[in-house]
Amino acid sequence: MKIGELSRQTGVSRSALRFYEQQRLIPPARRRSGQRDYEARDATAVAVVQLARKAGFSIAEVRQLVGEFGRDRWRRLALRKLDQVRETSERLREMRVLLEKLLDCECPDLDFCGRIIQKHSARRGAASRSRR
Amino acid sequence: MKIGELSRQTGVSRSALRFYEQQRLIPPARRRSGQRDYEARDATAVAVVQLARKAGFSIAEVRQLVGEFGRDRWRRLALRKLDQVRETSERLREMRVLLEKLLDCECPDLDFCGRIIQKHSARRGAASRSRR
DNA sequence: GTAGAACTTCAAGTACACTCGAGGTCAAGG
DNA sequence: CCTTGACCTCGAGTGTACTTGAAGTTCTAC
Repeated sequence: MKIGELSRQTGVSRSALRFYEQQRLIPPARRRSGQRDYEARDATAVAVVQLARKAGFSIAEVRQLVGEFGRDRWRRLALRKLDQVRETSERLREMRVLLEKLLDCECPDLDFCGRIIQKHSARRGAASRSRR
Repeated sequence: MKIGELSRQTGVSRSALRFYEQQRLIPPARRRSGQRDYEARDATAVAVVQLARKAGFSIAEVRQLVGEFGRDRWRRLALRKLDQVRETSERLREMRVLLEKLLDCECPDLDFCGRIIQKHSARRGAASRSRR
């Protein structure tokens, strides 16, 4: 399978696939007279990268995640990521609640409506300070 | 309240606050002899922006969301965003499941483990193609 | 009234994640 | 054989979201 086919199968552009290889997010493809030659399993690797990217992992994070699989460092990393994913989920839930409230209410401006969310986020304001 | 105080209260840097104003994500602050003078309500506006950003909204999206509040266009936009938030939540859930499975299993390499997720994402693969 | 912190604008710089273009190679059909 | 389209590398370009720095002004405390 050549790069165009893998691109079609995964929905990842050719240039992005080359970029992922260069960044070591996916294993370097075998070459047949210079051209990349992929197998079905490579689509799996790309799918993992895609999922991680969509879940908000940076290139560097994905590299660590796929590059050090199974080892102790990996477990620690994965556990940390799991926490981050849970936290991002929580923030998304808040945003969903905010949007639903805003769609529901009849306030004339966001300043007033916004108090809904501030009251909410104030509860854990100082606690969640100094992230990132 | 001057910009430094608002920055402290919200956890958003001074330069980012100026940037947000310039990008019209927050209302332009009243000036007292050239310097920005904020009120408590402005912290609300910043909180809304922060939440939206953390939920994955781009600057342009936040601008639309806060700039056209209440109008018809706004409702349509907000409903679309709500869908996006739900979808992102779903992807995060998948990533969480993947991480939990990987942490649980004893596969020697990610290629094998990855089949778990590919089997999963294949179910809705072609359907969710051509997003973005 | 003067030091120094905090503020101002504006332009330029940075990090990330790709994307594009030039210039060239390879493979399949007519 | 030759065209056409997909591929190659490599360096430069793009968009996003800020950050930093220069050069100057204002506020606060002594």
